Amino acid sequence: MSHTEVRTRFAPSPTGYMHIGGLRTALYAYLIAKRAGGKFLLRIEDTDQARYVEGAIDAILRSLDDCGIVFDEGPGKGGSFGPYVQTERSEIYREYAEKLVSLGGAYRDGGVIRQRVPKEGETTYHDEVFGVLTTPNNSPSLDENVLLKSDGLPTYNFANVIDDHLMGITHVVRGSEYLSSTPKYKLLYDAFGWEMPKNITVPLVMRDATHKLSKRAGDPTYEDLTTQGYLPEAILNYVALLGWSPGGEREFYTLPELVEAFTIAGISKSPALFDIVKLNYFNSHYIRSLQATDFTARIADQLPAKYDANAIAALLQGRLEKLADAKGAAAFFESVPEYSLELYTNKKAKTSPELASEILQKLLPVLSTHDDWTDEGLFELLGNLDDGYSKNARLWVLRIAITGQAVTPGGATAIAAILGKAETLHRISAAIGRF
RNA sequence: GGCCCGUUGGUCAAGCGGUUAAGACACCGCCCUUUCACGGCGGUAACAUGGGUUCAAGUCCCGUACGGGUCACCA
Repeated sequence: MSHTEVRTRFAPSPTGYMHIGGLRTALYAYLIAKRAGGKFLLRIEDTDQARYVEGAIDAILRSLDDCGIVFDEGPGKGGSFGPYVQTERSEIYREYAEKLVSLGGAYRDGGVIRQRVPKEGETTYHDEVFGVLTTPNNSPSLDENVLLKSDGLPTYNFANVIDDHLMGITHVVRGSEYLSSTPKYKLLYDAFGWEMPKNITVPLVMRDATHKLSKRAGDPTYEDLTTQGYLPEAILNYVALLGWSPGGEREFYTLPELVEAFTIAGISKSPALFDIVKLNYFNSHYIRSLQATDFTARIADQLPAKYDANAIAALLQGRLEKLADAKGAAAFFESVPEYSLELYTNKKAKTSPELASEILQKLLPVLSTHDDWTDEGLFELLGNLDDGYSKNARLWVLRIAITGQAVTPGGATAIAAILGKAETLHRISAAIGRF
């Protein structure tokens, strides 16, 4: 019986920001480790110097930290299996490449070392998601690839095997684009006489039926989403369910709850489309769950300074899909937008522009002598006037007059209360002047 | 093209030989209501396809179609 600790890793290349697919891979690896009480490590795969992007490592670290995906070992954190940045491990790869040559699993070819692949037979390995997979050794995808490049650095194909073994990785989580190269890794493990970690191959995240999510096609990265006002908790929750199902009907999970619920058996084999509309749903949920003061603080810089931010925020919290929408949703507080008089026409309230003009002219003096300038006080007043119009009509017309919009966060009286008496009367007068 | 993988409503998906084929998003309708939203109720909508195996197939097997991945001194 072995009592090996479960160890997983996230091994991104520092070539840009955190992609959604990458985030999901990191999340699953984290969940598998934590579910088993094991360790999650971060390893930077920067062996392609040409593709290295300045600042990319920081961006990855920031994103993981932002999500609460904490690694136990990795760059800047240390651990007993470092260094955790591949360019700092070049001597290790060179040593193992030499060893592999002597074992017969590789050979020199000019300035490089290539993997030796048997010409016949087939290679079989087991994947926790896809089952038993067999590939003929003469398949073109099992070429005798370069393991150690002429610049002295290893290729991914070699480095990932050496590092996963040396770092004691027990479960490798990676996207299905690696499905056809895994037999090559199996051959390397065999040549060294090492045991291959368990493979957990996760399906791709797609932008549509035929394309995977890609920055080039305009698909958002994790950072793009947070900039737009998606909350990390919402992104994480949504992404967790893209390609994995807990089996039941529950869909809201915090990170600790995901740790409890995650199972490899729930991972899907088929690709999943990234649906921003469903993400909006999750985000709305998490926005509503925020403490009122926290929510206000997050959107305060988007709100007009002259009104009560807490009051406006209270109207917005239940209706926002993403934080960045706050500015647009609250813009009418700043100034009434251009609008068509046709907005005054409402079937249910039985109003028209002509009627609206009458109502507003009668409302103005009534409101100017009213003192209880609160949502409740105003609602009470407008609901009980004896001016021959319906309550519904008065409220509809007032809303249009002071906001210029048919759709607003909150009702007419709530908005009037925030605007204050002077501004409300001013807006009504201005509205009357437009007829 | 070779090799590999996948295919349940528009989307995410449950299902593991016998179900009226869950649920969520979206959409539509109704209710609630000072508009919208929220909330409540309800509705439209799916097993790619052809053969097997079986008393019985979305579930197992084979073929076909479609889609994807991969075949770098990129990961």
